[in-house]
Amino acid sequence: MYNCRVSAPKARRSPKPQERQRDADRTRKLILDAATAEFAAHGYSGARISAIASRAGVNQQLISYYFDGKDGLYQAISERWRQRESELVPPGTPLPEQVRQYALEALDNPDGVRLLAWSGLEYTGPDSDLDHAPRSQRMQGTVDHIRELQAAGRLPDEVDPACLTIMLMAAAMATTTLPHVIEGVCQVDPKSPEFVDHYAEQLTLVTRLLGLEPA
Amino acid sequence: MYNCRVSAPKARRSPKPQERQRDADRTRKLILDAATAEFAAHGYSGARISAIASRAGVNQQLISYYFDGKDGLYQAISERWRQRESELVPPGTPLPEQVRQYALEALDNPDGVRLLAWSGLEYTGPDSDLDHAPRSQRMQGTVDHIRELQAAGRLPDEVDPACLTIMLMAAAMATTTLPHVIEGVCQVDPKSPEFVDHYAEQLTLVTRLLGLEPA
DNA sequence: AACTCAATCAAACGTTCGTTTGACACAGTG
DNA sequence: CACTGTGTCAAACGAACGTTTGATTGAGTT
Repeated sequence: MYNCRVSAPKARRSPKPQERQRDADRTRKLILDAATAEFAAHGYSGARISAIASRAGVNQQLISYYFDGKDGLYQAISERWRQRESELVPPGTPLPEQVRQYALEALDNPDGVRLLAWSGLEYTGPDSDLDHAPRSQRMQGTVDHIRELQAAGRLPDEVDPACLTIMLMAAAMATTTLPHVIEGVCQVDPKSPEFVDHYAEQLTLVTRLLGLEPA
Repeated sequence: MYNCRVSAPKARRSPKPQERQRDADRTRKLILDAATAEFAAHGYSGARISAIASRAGVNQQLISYYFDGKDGLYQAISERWRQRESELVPPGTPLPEQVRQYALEALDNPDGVRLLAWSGLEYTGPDSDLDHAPRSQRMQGTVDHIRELQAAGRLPDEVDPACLTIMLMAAAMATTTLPHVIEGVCQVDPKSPEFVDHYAEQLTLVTRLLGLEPA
């Protein structure tokens, strides 16, 4: 899909990589980071590869050189993000805390949350060649967790654990997805650490209210 | 902002407007409808005015003629949508039902929900000249409603009614904002009437679980 | 019928955007 | 040192996009 040459580490005595004028891996990473920021900020259509090159401080052409164009670059950052995503929530965390952490991602990793949100709106159907399986599998853990709490009688049987998981996730992303609504209703800066923290706190509170914590 | 000439109705004996070859109001409406669909589908950056003209079946130039370009058109449909939005939920509806209706908007008015979602991600700050006041005011009604239930002891005092309102709204929009996640977790078509209905039902259930209904 | 203005369209235009080309320079290799 | 391949860049290119221009036609007015 994109240029995935791995630049075989031939250098016998590498002269402190940070001093090298030319370093494919470093350049690739600069581009990936810049692209993540740009795509997160403006979505796919709104992102400009000239802006990405600027942010990365490299020549615009290198994007085609390393990633085979805008589309390849987008898929590259998507893949990279999907890998990092897996390392987020340590399994076994109580659900209220889990949800809290997710809401706080708006502070720690705003780009990741925004990318997820953009991709939802840009999503056209399951025929996409993107691999959503890792995330699905990870979320399945949460669903199972809820099912256990349900089996333990802490939640009515009528509740669909999968739907509840979706609701919690959507609610946790609200500071990212609905800043304009928050601005209007709460009269605060939806991005401010104070509010995000407050909101995350409220979300855990509501989660507990639903009985979603270990007895 | 955009060309808002109102085409004074001079016609003394109007010859059945639907037969007229040239009708400014009809054309304007065709464009607005097409633009709503296009912007809802692809967001601002992704929308193409050529596509809008195609959908509307009119010459591309008429968009500049009537709305002073892409930006003017976008603001025009935003304003129109904001007006229609106010007529949605009849005041005094019990909260669980209110939330249910909102979730079902994904079926009745998918474009409106998507426009709201896009604008959230495209939102850059309160300096925007868009007028979000009507929605804020309407939602304030919901916040007050929750506050009353809280005063009646149906909800712990620690809960922030405004945050809870945001959570419910975000959750209600999930079938629109997180279709890819739903696809992966629930293994269903997130847009199918069956699922949207099921999800809306679940959302009312959870809302009731929180005690958010009249005693 | 002549006149006028609004509505519509086709074509051209200038920009922006992403990609391609071609040249150049650095760093290993023999 | 000459050679080679990779990394980098500047410039050009072509397509796509939004807008403007100028002409044409329908409809109401005198």
